Amino acid sequence: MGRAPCCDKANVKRGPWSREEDAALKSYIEKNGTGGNWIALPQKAGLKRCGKSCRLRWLNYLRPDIKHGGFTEEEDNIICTLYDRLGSRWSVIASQLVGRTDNDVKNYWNTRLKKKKLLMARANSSSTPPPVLSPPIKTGAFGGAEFSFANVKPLQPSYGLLPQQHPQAPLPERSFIEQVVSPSEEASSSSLNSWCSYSNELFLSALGLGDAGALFLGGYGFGYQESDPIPGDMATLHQGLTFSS
DNA sequence: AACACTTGCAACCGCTCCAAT
DNA sequence: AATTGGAGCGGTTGCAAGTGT
Repeated sequence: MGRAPCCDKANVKRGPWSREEDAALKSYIEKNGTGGNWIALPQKAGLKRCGKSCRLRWLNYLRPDIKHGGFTEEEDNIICTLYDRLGSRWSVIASQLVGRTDNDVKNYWNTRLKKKKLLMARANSSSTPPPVLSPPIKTGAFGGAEFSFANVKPLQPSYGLLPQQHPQAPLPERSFIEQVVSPSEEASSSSLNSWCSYSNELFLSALGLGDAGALFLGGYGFGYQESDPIPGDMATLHQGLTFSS
């Protein structure tokens, strides 16, 4: 069964936004907020635009805290690292960069970083085997995705993202993990949804990117060196977290 | 100067998720 | 429990600007 379009395409303006439209949308939202309803917003703001289009324009361009262009070397590193870990979860990656949008990060990756990474890989290939250009995790909020923590490596601390790790942090109880994904249901869509309901925060945390990560992985996600072996018990932990489509 | 090609980015499309009914 | 519709996301496209010939 098809879905109704989000707006009457015949009667809405499309294509590039004019300055007037930008000003109208910005002033309306700054004065009234979005009201949690993008669909009704264009009419209220006096715009002949689809609500979806307004949302995109605001989130990716008009918001006052947005940075445009000028990615730093550190941001490059963060994006590359997170892409290796997460695949094309642009919104999650962007959430780790102040003032960057998912669209911005995605464009930057596709137009520049991907090439940069390929060139670096080629330059290194004379001495070492070429690294695989990211093993992209299939996208779609893990619906139908294959994901295994066994493939997740801890971040290098040098990227400045990570809080201090307690070196002797204990592993969490397995039962805690099973509250998230029980072995009996790890492949079911409901468990995927359960996992997803923990949202990006827990996902990142589990990768060592937040305070909850210390709780979730007992701190093993923090302060790791790439050369450090993964503790034996982590393999057990990984098994409890593997799910597939 | 004129044209062809490439690049970067804004915007759109189509899908999934999820809350409300 | 099933349906509906809005929000959010990643993939893709279109086009203006830049660069090369």
